[in-house]
Amino acid sequence: MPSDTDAGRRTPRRDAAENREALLNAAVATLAADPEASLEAIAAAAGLSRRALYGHFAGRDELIAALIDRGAERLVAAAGTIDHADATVAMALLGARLWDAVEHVRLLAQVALRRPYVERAASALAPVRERLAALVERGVADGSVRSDIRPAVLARLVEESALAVLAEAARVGLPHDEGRRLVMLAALGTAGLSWREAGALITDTPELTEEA
Amino acid sequence: MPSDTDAGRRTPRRDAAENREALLNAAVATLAADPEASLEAIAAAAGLSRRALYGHFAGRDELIAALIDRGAERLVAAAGTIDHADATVAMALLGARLWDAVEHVRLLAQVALRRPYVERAASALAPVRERLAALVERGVADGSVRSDIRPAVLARLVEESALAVLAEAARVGLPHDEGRRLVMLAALGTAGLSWREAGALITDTPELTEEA
DNA sequence: GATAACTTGCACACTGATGTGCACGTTCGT
DNA sequence: ACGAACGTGCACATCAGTGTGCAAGTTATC
Repeated sequence: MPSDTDAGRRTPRRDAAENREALLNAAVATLAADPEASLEAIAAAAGLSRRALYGHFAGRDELIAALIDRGAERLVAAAGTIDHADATVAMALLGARLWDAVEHVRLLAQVALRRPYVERAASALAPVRERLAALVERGVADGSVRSDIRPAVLARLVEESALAVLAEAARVGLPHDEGRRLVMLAALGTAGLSWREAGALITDTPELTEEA
Repeated sequence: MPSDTDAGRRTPRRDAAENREALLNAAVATLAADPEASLEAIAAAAGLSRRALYGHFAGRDELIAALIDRGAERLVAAAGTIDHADATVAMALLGARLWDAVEHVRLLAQVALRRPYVERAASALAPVRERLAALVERGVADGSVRSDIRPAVLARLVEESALAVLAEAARVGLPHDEGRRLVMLAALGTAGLSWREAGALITDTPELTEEA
C-alpha cells in the first residue's frame, strides 16, 4: 500500500530523492562561495540541468527556503544536545558544535542578512539564540561571564564574534581541530574570560577536547 | 591659468564637483543598506538621474573603485595618527577610530568580500592591516597580548571580531559612545584580556575616553 | 517488458539592470 | 549675455537570469 490518500500516484522514485539531496548539497556549497550564484550554476554543481531543478523546487525562493529550514534544523538539533553545569563550558561546546557544521553555518550567516529571507532564517534559528541567551544569563548570575554588557546584547556579540572567527578560519582553510579551538576561544574571549582562563578551561574539560 | 597640460579644457564647474560628492555619499549610504543596489537607486538617493551618474563615472565598477579608494584613504589616515607605548591601548584606539567612521568601514567590509573588488580593497587597506599586525606582535612580545595563537592569525581574528561587533552595534543603532566602547572591548577581548582588565584599561586611559 | 517518473534540451517570453546616443532645457563662469 | 558645461528625459540595444511548455530520451519500479 504505497499510497495513503494519494489518488493513484506511485511512490516517488529513489533517484529523484537522491537528486533532490544533491541539489541541496550543491546549493550549500555554491551559495557559500557566491551568495548570488545562478540556478544554472547550482544545478550544474549537482550534475543536473537547470530545467530539472524546477522539477524539485518551484524557484529560487523555495530552494533557499528549503535550505534555511534544513540548515537550521541541524543547528537546532546540535545545540539541543549540549548541556553542562558550567555555563562557559556549555558556550564553548555550542561553538564547537557550530564548527562541526561550518558549511551550514556559513550559508545561514550569508543568507540571514539578505533581504527576503532574514525573517525565516531568524525564526528558524530562534531556538539556538534563546539557548545562548539563557547560557549567558546563567553565566552572568554565577559570575563566570562578564557583567559590564547587557546580557541580551552580549549574547548577540558572542554569536557575531564566533561567527566571524568561524568564517575566517573556514576561508583560510584551517585544519578541523584548530578551527574548533579558535571558535571556542572566540566565544569565551567575548564572554569575558582572559586567554589563560579560556585555555585552561578547554584543556581541563574532557568534553571540549573530544570529537563530536 | 586654469590648465596645466589640459588641451583647451575649462576648469570643472562647482556644482559638478558637489554632485560627484553627493553621488559618492549616496552610494555609501545606499550600498551599506543593500550591497547590490542599482545605479538607479544610488542616483536617486543623490537627487540625480541615472543618466547623470554616467557623466561622472564610467559605470558601476568605476564608482565602486572610487568608493573603495575614498573609504580606505580615510581609514588609513585615521589609523596613521594613533600611537601609544602600550600596544593594547593602541589597539583599542584603532578600534575607536574605526567606529568613528562606521559607514565607511561597513561599506568596505561589505565590498571587501565581493569578488571583483576584493583585491583592490585589500591592497588599499593593507597599511591598516600591517599596523594592526605590528601592534599584535609588540603586544605579544611584552606579554600584554595572548601568545596561544599565531600573531598573523590573531591579527585577522581581532580585525574580524571588531568588525562583527561594529556591524552589530550599527545595526541595532546603539548610541555613539556605547558603540565605541563595545568595539574597543571586542578588540581587547579577542587580544586575550579579561573583561575586568579591558574595562580597567579603558577607564584608566584618558585617551580612550576622549572623543576623536 | 510495460508504464510512469524523471531528466534533457530546446524554444520562448519576461524582467531588471546596464550602457549609450541625442535633443532639449538649465545653470554656472566670465 | 554669451557659450560651454551640466543635467534631464527619452529611446534603444544588450545581457543575464528566471520561469514555463513541450517533445524526446532514459531509468526505476511494478
